[in-house]
Amino acid sequence: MASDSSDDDVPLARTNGHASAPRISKADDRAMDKSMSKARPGPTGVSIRNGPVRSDDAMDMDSPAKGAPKRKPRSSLGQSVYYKDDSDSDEGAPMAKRQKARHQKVESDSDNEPIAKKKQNGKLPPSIKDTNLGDLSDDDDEPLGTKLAQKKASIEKAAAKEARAARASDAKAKKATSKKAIKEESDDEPLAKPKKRQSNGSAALAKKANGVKKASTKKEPESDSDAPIATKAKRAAPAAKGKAATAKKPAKFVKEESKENGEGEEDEEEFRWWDAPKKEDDSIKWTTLEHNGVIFPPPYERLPKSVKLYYDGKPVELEEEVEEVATFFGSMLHSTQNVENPTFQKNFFNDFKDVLKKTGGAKDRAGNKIEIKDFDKDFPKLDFTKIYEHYKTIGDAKKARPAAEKKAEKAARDLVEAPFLFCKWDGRKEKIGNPRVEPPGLFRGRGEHPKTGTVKKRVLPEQVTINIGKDAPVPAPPKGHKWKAVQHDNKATWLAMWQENVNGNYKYIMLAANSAVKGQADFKKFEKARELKKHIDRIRADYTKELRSEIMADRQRATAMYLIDEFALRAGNEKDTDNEAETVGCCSLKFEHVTLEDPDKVIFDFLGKDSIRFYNEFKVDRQVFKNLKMFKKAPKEEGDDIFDRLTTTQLNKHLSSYMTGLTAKVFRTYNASWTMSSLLQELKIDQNIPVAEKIKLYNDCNRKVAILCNHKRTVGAGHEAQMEKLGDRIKGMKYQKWRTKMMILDVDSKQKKRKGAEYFELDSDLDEEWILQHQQFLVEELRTKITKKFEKDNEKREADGEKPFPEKELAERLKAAKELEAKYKKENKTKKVEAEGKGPTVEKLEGQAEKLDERIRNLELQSADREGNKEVALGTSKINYIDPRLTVVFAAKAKVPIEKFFSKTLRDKFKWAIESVGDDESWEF
DNA sequence: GTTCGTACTTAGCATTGGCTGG
DNA sequence: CCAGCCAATGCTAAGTACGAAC
Repeated sequence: MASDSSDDDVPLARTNGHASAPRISKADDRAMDKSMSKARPGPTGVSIRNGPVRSDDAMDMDSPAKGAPKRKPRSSLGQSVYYKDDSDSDEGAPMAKRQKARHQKVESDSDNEPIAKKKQNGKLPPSIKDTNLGDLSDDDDEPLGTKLAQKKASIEKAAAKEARAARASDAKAKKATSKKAIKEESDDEPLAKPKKRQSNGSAALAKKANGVKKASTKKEPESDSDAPIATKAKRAAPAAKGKAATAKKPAKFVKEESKENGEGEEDEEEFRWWDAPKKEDDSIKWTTLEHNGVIFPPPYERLPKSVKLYYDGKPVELEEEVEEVATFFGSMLHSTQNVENPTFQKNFFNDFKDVLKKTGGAKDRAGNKIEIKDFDKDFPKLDFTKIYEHYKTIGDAKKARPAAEKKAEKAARDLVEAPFLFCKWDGRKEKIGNPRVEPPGLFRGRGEHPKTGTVKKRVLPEQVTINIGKDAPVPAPPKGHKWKAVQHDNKATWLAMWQENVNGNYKYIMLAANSAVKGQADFKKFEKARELKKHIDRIRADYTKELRSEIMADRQRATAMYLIDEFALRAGNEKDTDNEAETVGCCSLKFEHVTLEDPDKVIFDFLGKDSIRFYNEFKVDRQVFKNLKMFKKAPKEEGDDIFDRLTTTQLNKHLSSYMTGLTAKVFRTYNASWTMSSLLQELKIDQNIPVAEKIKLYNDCNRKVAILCNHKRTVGAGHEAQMEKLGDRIKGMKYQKWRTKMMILDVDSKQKKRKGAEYFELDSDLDEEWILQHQQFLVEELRTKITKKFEKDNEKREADGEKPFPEKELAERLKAAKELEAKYKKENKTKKVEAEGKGPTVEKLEGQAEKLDERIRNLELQSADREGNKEVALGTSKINYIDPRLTVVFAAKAKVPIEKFFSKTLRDKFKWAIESVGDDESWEF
């Protein structure tokens, strides 16, 4: 095989390992072909030098070498980060983020060990087989991916057709089909326009204002004296309730609580932006903006004197600040997942010691210094249990309080918080998403995050930047404090912002999902995805062609596009490998994440966003297979990028040449919505089936989309048990149904002929043994119920000063259980069931049986749904990927109320979709 | 081009609170 | 009517993306 030099002189997109050659000669290609054709039964010889990556064993190996960075470029000079733990907790230390994945060459790769493999959270994907997807497609034994892929193939074909059609009709400019404005125009409308973020608005201004350097953990020195406005004339209002600064507002939309229809209604007229003409310039987000700032968490309350942290068996005196840190740990002892994680402990302990030192150390009761040296979990030198118990106690007590008290407290709190929950945006009252500043605590990163356990510090007003209208009164910071800055950037949608100390990330206070800005953005997102429909065939044709490009970069790009399009992979931005969990997306896939099996099978196994495992086996296009093999060609090895000549920026730049605003992310939206659309269309809704079944069908579609997007959830600890319980309930009901039917015979034996013997047969999943057991269970259940009731009655009598029932009474009552037992015995023997109830008639019993039947069907549906959802989360795709208008249309077509699909909040969030589509069933994605 | 800084969307798990069925 | 359960909501971490600065 053409030996391509690993270190090419051509600049590479990324060079953190071995590079691929910039060009691919015909010979190279042929060589690849050849190697492929000698396909052997097993995995290809090519490239999988170290054995298939495949998870588990490989994964265990690295165990807890915690603390130590996974992989350091051991090469290069010190400049590299050096992850000295002690340094990082330190104020002055450089903030992590800085060294984004190293871009220097790691030469000498002699360097034995590959990147330590992730330990992962690893949820295994639901193989389509066990996910009860119903008939996803024809053949049943294909792996998940393949099936979906097949489905997709047909969907894609349809897509291409659509695209052509769309372009054609587009050409004709207006097809104006009576529809409401919004949907037709959308495509070439301003709203859907380039989404360029216009610099930072009043960039200069903004810049200056929150000159928070990501990197610098700096003390925040130069808090702006320069913040021009802060001094605002009218301090006036911050306290006032929502309507606050009524003063000079447009008042047009305001319309105070006046004539609202009926009670309970809000006091504002809603803004139906989807009916309004579109904004010319959507980079300006608002013209006036008023709000009251943010809610800070309550101050720390010291522990009672009797509650201490213990070290080496002795209680320890701590200054307030360390004590608080100790409580962070102490109050989460129940979360063994965190508390027992060595990285968590290490990070916590380091930070703890720092604060301890800073506050003058620990003392014993007599005031003598105690040096806290070891964390020592097995032999707990540092013992938090007293703290834990303390919080547990007060927590329980709080919970146990009378409902009225709790309610009163909540009401009081709500009153205090009310002013912060809404803002006035262009004169309209809008809900704020989460107006709270995040409370201090211990950082819990997902997956194997190197910083988990680090102390997340209390955020002071001095770190918070406020974004607000020029003419609006600036909210007063808490007494004795000031804001870090106040700015008036109307190209930003946030109201307040601060930088968090652990990773240097920005945190924003923004509007809620049901607000106009968010809604418009959401709308725009889906319109963008719909726009892609018009280009998808061309894009697919192009990348298919480019899969054979001689230019390595192009070929890689085409291959990546294939993966993103086909398997809904995320873009895969570069990450900072030392300070973040090691997760990847398409462009950052590494050698070990992709395993190839001749002739055309690709196995993906990697941790994606949130350290959720992506495991799938797909059959791919031959050329894609070949390319991947090439991208993995020696000398590449574990740890090396597959797409070493591709970055997300390059990819997106290319995509945007097809369509303004097209990025990798749009494909996920597009594919999810398009898939949902196709699946729903395939459902031939029989209007006669019960609503529950229609919902189930919808959920099945939803689930397929969720699987496509790899949206998972951990199966709850109790899942197995719950399923079993549900199963038993179903069986119990079936048994009862059978008994009811038998009673019919008891009333009228001629019914057997009339209805046929089959009607009276026992359900196939009930057998004698189970029945016996179930009968026993029922008897037992009755017994405990009676006993419980008895006890309760007695308690009551006692409370009322009466004397309790004698034991005899209990025995008397328990006779009922005995009788039940006897009854079952008799039934078992005679194979007959005596009709129960007063005046049993055939009709009545039939009715009962029918009722039971319906309940059984319902429960079975529920059970299947639940099992299918065991490890698939439907919510994420519903909230973020599936065009809500699809659901609205489906609901209308199937005549199912929209509430069955969208919760209250979702209905608020998707109000635009619900209202703009209305009951127009002809809307299409 | 790469890196940095920023802002906004997407994500799963924890907590809450309303409902159901015993 | 109440407990127990689950869906809905809350919380905040972790992605994507893109202009500006280097």
